[in-house]
Amino acid sequence: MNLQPLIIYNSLTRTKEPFVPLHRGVVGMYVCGPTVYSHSHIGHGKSYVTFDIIVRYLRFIGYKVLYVQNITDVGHLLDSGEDRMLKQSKLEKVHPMQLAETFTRSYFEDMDALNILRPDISPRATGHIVEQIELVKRLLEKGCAYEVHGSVYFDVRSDKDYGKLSGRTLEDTVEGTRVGMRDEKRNPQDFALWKRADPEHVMRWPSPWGEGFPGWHLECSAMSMKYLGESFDIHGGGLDNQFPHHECEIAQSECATGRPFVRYWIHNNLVTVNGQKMSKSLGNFVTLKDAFRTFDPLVVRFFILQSHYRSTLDFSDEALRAARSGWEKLVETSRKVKKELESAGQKKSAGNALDVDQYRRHFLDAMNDDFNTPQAIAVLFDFSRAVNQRLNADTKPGRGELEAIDTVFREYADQVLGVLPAKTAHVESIQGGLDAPLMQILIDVRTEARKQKLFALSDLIRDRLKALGIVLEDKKDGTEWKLQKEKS
RNA sequence: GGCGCCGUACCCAAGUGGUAAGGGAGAGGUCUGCAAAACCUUUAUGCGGCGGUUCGAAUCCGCCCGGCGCCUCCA
Repeated sequence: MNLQPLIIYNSLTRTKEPFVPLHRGVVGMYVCGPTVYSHSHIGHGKSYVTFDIIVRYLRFIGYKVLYVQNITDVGHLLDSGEDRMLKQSKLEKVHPMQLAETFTRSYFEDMDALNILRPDISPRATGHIVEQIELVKRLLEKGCAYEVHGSVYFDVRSDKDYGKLSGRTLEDTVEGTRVGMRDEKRNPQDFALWKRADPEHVMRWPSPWGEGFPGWHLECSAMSMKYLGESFDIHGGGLDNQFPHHECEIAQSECATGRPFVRYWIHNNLVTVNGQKMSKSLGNFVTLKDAFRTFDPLVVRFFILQSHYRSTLDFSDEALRAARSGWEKLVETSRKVKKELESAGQKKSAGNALDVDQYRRHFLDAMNDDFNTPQAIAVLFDFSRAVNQRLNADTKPGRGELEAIDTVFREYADQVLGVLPAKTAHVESIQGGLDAPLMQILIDVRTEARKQKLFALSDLIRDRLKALGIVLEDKKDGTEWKLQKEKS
């Protein structure tokens, strides 16, 4: 197949670029993980689904990917000067580490539900204080940082490239800088690498500058470089982290090493609710656990992938319902293919076999164009329709063709997009046990009733089963049953 | 104020120079005892508005209108 090469939109250059990793065949990738002080929301879902797709796709096309995603369990300072982890732990009257543990588990629970592959390494910020202190020492040695009263600040004037990611100059940022702590800094844009701890500060560590805790941006630099090297291929995160977080990461990393930090910066756009940004501070966020009460997590995943990762995604029940209907259509087609395959024997195809390669090419071209999942899904819908046409035809596809079709679903819908896992409850009917034979008895009785035109009786059976969540469908060659997907 | 993004059918949403993908919803049809599922047909001479460049623009440029984000913790 002649395919387009993979191109990725690089936030650093603001253009789409061919993807060429630092080392042939190997990709190092770091993504900013969650701060674990509350349950994850839809926005986290969008972000981590996005990078899951990127990892899955890179692996699918043959790269060996090392995927690192941090867990931030040291709070960052709020406007009030409080630490968000500490604030929440006081509120809930638990130790900050207990809070971190609770919500780290909650996070992974939600990510697992979304069928997001676990990162290869999930480093905790509190587990890398030593590395962070080392990095601060390095920056002090290089003259990019200075210490004041037990706190260490990064000197942005020492970095002539500061602002290259977000496209702003030092002058641009002056006005927006908040006033607190300004007195200690040489320049208002300087940012903290290490903060001295006030007496009541619970999370604190000894350092060459006294007891304190790491600054806002330090952990990502320290941990990404520890596991991926001083230069690596991809760094991802939400658009809201582009400035100042990623800008500062670049500054402190490149000043410390004198080498380019990251080759490709990838930023996902944000989720809106009724057109407004969803964020913790606005309090309008929908947690994933809430969403999962109404919608299958895979539907949420599918919904996210139906818009491009660099577009905003507006969350609404109506949009989710629409996504669910579409998703069920794909599930249904894939299920039918599996079923045909079971009874296909070694039959040869009759009629014109489906040109599967044509769909493969279109799907891969879409993915190669900056991971265009909406386009890729559109290809799956086209494919699905073509498959159904084949299955409905008088001349049936044989084993080989069915396997080729099934492979497309398995590789693209399951392996790459992760929206149709082979073992989804909705895909498989209940296996084993008494269910299948009992269902067969009911279906046989109903078939007999229909033969005798006892439609009231046959409809009663169908209605009562429907109430139990079992759907009957009368086909040409007999009645099929399946479990109903969730309602509403 | 500085930096940036977006505006495509009833809803969601691709498409960045070659004549409007896909999903949902609606309408009609095939099949069916009726349903369901599936399939077929159908729903934007037009992509916020006005100019401009071009043989040709949703796509490039300018202006205007409307919405949003970042500049402060946030995926």
